[in-house]
Amino acid sequence: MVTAPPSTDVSRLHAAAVARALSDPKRLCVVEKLGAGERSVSELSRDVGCQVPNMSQHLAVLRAAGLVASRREGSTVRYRLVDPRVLDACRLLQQVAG
Amino acid sequence: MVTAPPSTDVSRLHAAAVARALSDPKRLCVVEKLGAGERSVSELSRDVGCQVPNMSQHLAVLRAAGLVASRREGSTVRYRLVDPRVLDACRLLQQVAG
DNA sequence: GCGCGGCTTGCGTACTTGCGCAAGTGATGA
DNA sequence: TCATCACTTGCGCAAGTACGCAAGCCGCGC
Repeated sequence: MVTAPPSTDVSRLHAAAVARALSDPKRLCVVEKLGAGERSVSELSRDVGCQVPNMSQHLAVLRAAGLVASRREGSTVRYRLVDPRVLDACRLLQQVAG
Repeated sequence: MVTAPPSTDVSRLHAAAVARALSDPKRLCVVEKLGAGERSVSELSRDVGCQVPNMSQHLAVLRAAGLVASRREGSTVRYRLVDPRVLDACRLLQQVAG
């Protein structure tokens, strides 16, 4: 298997960083939207209901955690999920929270 | 099915709270330890390597998120996971972080 | 009752975060 | 070239967080 359960200090550190990135409702919403396909910053800020600079910061957080990646397309920048398992993580979080 | 993908605002709020609770390496470590069975506060603080009051606070955070529950046993207090899926969430976070 | 070990709580401090707003960068079209 | 749109970055502030330390609470044994 790819992932034995060693749980070293560093792996916990990274996992905590990922959890941190997912610990905001707006970012959770962004991840869900991106689960349906690429979106631009302005689309996401409209869907989530925040200003563009704010969304840009949230996306920067998600990117720093390695959860999303960006791609320039003409004058717009389109974001996507790096790993579809992030969506699973979101759903699992909601189940546990339920 | 148990898990439709509605993702209302409140469910995202709760999920974010859970993610928030898991967004600390020490708390992640605690969850893993508790995955192996009940532990007392002093055991956990020793394993994780922090002072008892600090561990107590981390446990309070996890309890506020509904992830752990406590039980008095004589003079000690033993904590346990409320839902084993929390462990799955931890593992998934580590995989995504990998 | 009394002290003691096990936990919790309160308090102060240093640090991080989310947000709005203004300014900067970069590509597009006139 | 210049104006414009899309996005990013810098800045300041209010709010939240982790930690250590000291004090309080609570069962248990003496």
